[in-house]
Amino acid sequence: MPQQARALETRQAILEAAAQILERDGVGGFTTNAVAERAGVSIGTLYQYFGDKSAIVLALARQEAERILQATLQIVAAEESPHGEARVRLVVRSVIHAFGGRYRARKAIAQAVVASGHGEAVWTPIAQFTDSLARRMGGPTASQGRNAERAFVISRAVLGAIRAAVIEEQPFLTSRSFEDELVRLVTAYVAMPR
Amino acid sequence: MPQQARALETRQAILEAAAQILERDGVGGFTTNAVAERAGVSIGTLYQYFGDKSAIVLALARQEAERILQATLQIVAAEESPHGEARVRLVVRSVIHAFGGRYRARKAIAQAVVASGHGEAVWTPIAQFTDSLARRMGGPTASQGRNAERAFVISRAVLGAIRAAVIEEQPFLTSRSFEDELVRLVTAYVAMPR
Amino acid sequence: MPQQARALETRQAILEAAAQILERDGVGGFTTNAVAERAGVSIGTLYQYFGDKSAIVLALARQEAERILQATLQIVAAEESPHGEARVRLVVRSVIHAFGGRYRARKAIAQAVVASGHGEAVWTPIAQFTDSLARRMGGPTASQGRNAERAFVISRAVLGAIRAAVIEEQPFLTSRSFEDELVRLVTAYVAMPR
Amino acid sequence: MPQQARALETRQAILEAAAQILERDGVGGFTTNAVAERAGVSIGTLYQYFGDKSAIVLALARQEAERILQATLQIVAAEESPHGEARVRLVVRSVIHAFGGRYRARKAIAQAVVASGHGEAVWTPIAQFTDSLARRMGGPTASQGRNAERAFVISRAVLGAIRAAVIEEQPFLTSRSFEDELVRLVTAYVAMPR
DNA sequence: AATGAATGAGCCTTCATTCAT
DNA sequence: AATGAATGAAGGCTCATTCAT
Repeated sequence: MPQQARALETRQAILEAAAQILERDGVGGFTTNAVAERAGVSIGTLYQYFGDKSAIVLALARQEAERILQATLQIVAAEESPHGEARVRLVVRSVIHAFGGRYRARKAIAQAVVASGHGEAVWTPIAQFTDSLARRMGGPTASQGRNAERAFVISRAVLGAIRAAVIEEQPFLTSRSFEDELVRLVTAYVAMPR
Repeated sequence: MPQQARALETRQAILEAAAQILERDGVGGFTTNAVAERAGVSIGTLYQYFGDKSAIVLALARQEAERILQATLQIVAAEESPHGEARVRLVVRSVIHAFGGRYRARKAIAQAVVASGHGEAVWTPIAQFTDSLARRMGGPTASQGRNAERAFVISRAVLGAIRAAVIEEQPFLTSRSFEDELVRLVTAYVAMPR
Repeated sequence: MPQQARALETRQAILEAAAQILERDGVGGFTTNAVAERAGVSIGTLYQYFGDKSAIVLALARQEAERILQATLQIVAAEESPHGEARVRLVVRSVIHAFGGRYRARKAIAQAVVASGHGEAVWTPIAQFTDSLARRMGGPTASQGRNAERAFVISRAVLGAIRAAVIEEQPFLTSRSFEDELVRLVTAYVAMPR
Repeated sequence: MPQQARALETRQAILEAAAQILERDGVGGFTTNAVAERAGVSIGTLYQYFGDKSAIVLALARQEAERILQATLQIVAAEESPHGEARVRLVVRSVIHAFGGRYRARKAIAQAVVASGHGEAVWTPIAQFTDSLARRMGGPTASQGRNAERAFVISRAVLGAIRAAVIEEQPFLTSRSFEDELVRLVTAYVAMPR
């Protein structure tokens, strides 16, 4: 048991080190040796926990995705969660803040996970969630045959805008007005007839 | 003059080779030697035309951006270009098709250009254009103080959705329904009061 | 006593695991960790029984040599053992079959024992035995001063042919005709005058 | 042309370095870096000439095999080459001397080539040659159906004895008496009826 | 006695870049 | 202008071995 705890700690230390390096040095500086050194473990230990380099990236990506998912799920699931526009606002805010800090790391993780060919494994749960979310918000057209496209468009549109703000380091990322506009985007789209 | 033409040809051959390799083998197979070989020039010659590897990527990215820009500009500028929803549709379609073919290459270029740290140089002109475009479509709220955010949100939302469809290799990328939904996204957002 | 028995069992389990891995995966897959795992003991325990990797190989080689030796000795020593050609045949057959099965392991052991520099320790007893054996079969020339060379030549010739058949994985290794020819080789050589 | 000559020189320097290291340090010291250093080229250059480590071993083995083959062929093919026992003696002597010097390297090459899985490619030409040789010496039984086994046995027997003498570093390796006995082995076997 | 997490030297290999021809 | 052999820093990864528990 305490052994298992120690092992999880080491694993987490490696992931944390990986995130820090990605944040500080980008994909270029992300080498297994650098990660091991920063994590304070030997390269051998690192490979005891992760089969190869891409496994680290994958784990990191899954963890990040999970965090954002959980944060959002909590809001959505909460009994006292509001409805309509207020609810949309909560979700949007949650996603924006889930991206708070470590922009470069997130960018790098996204890049690296795609480069390592494991992209799908990470997108899938996100896609599933956003799809179900979008479907639940479904306005008058929810019953049509185009649900897949609609869910895709609205979820990726919001994520895309936030992503771009992160990458372009827009100063308004955490501003009220940016949040407002994203909420408007969602509500306008969902409300639009036909 | 003929010398200059020959030089431009070589340069273009290198860029074309780079794009092909990116398309075929992804970032992993994108090495200077591979590019030189496919371009039918020696590695030495390649370095005569491009100072280093990232210069190739940058040139490629600029070229791609330019193509998309020009394609869209043509539509927007055309005298007989329609207005309202029809015009939005034309632009959306143009952007989607600008991404048509060589998805992997584009994905890879996007990745590589970010990795090589020259991302800004490429995004900036695109951003400027989309921003101005979005501003020009401005609906009832165009006169408010939030123009920057609004233009940003709608342009990145559309690009983000298309980008995601490309990266996730969604089968509906070139479908009519996807186009429809993007048009709806734009018109709904622009039309929404307040 | 029961402790000692347990220890011997563990030791044997490790050697057996080593042989199995050598047989299955060759020298390439022969790592201390793999041996420990297959033996069902921890790597630490393995090092309790064998000082280092080469000690395992050496022990394995000695064991194999001993087996072949014993098998042959039994035949030679047997009261009712035949004489002349029939006896040669028995010995040849015994040696061939001692090599029966686990060819890869044997090949690998031979390789590994040489690589680990302990080759001599294993060859010596075999050489001594074969020499004495060959000397005892000595034909008309046994009384000359060349006994060492003669014993060497005939024993190594037979072993060399069998070894080659094992290494080259000749299909006739266990065939009657191969046995016949080896017997002929020995009897012809021993019988030759001068 | 001079370029090609230079390239061949470099290639040869690498092979020579590889042989020297194998001779001096055995398989254990045989690393690509060590070979490159001793050859006086960079590791990159080494990889320009040999795809990977095993390619060096394979080339080395082929070269060695070729040398022994050629040396023996010359004797066999020579117009004035003697016949019968005298010819056998010439061949035996040639093989013994072909093994002269660099025993460890030869041993190591043999080991390494087997370990790298390219054994067959090297044995095949040797086997073909020895087989044809043996067949040509064929005595009264040459017309029987057992030619394959017979050729195999006599060629491997001789090679095996020499190999053992090399490996065991027997002092009589280059002695007249050892040669005599090998000749006797061949002639006795070939002459034996049935 | 047994465990197995941790270590780290060192291996093989890649690839951007240079420079003599 | 073009060539391409040569360079070598650096990366991913393995595995024999140790030692605290």
